[in-house]
Amino acid sequence: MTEDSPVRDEEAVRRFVEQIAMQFAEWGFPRMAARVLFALMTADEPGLTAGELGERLDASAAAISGAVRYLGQLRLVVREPVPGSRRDLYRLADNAWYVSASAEMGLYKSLIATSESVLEALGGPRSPARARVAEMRDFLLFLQDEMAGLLEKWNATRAAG
Amino acid sequence: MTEDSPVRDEEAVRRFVEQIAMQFAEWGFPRMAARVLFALMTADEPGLTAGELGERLDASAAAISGAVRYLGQLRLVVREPVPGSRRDLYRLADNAWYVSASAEMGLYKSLIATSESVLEALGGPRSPARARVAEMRDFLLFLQDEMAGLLEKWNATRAAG
DNA sequence: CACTGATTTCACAAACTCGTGAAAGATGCG
DNA sequence: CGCATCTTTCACGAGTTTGTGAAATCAGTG
Repeated sequence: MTEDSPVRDEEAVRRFVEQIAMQFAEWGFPRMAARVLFALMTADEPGLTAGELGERLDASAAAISGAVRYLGQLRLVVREPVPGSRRDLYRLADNAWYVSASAEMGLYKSLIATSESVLEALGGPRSPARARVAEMRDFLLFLQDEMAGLLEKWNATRAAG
Repeated sequence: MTEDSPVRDEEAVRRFVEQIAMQFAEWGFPRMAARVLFALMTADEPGLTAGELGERLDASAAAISGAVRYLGQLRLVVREPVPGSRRDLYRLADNAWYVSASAEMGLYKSLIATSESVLEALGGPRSPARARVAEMRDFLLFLQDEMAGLLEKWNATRAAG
């Protein structure tokens, strides 16, 4: 029987960070950025300094620098200067999941635009090729709409619960 | 004013294939697989042989072989032997978008499982780290559920329209 | 206004991905 | 059965990506 211990198992947490970061990486997310993301997520502190991140992940300062810059552009991590200290604190955006899901929707937009632009070149409206591309566009439009609604719903649930 | 010509603009179609394949590639999809996918989508023929794909994309037989194998594993493309010919025909799965979206949901499952497995190791239920990871898991569970509903809805709309 | 310590930038090296050509492996046809 | 043709496998090379160390930059502090 597994006990619900009140103490952290640091070793297990470290394994988790590496494991889930790899899963993100397989999906195209930069590896080091993923490791930083989950180091922040599993930290009990509200934020970590670049130095702390480097130490916990055993990575160079340069790698950390690149990763937090990347995460900052995605608005997943915010940088917070600490008054009276040279070190900045990096913390997860509180609505990180909402943000990252929203970002994905920008991708839909550009795929839709590209698809739209080729329809004319695909011959008569009844050509199989044109029908296929039009269906893809329709699917993306559908997803774009519905996902927006979903994210609203999630936000509402969060706020309530 | 752009005319709605009944003839294909092959050059424009070729540019489209390359452009949208690159957009997919940026997002982590193998480049050649994306090119094959869109070559099939924009073909007026119901399917193409490996040879035709190689010719249209100016790629080696080996590259085509790898790409269709990849697309086959994702169930995006089906291979169809042509009776009385050595050539097989590759055609897009008719429900390709449904399929690829469903595949993405497998990813959610494994992320959920990984997150679930670390909760115990994150100390007391009230620790900030544990709360963050639990929220991520909840978000993924939410998405998984809702997306399933969305895909049903899409299928229904398709069948009807 | 130097000094100290943190962070960023830069050039390079290791690892990985991707597509090619060549060789080996299938498969229909005579 | 063996030829002709198409497809897959394999080893290599080009091109990227990714993280490191070192140097440069930046910001508090005495």
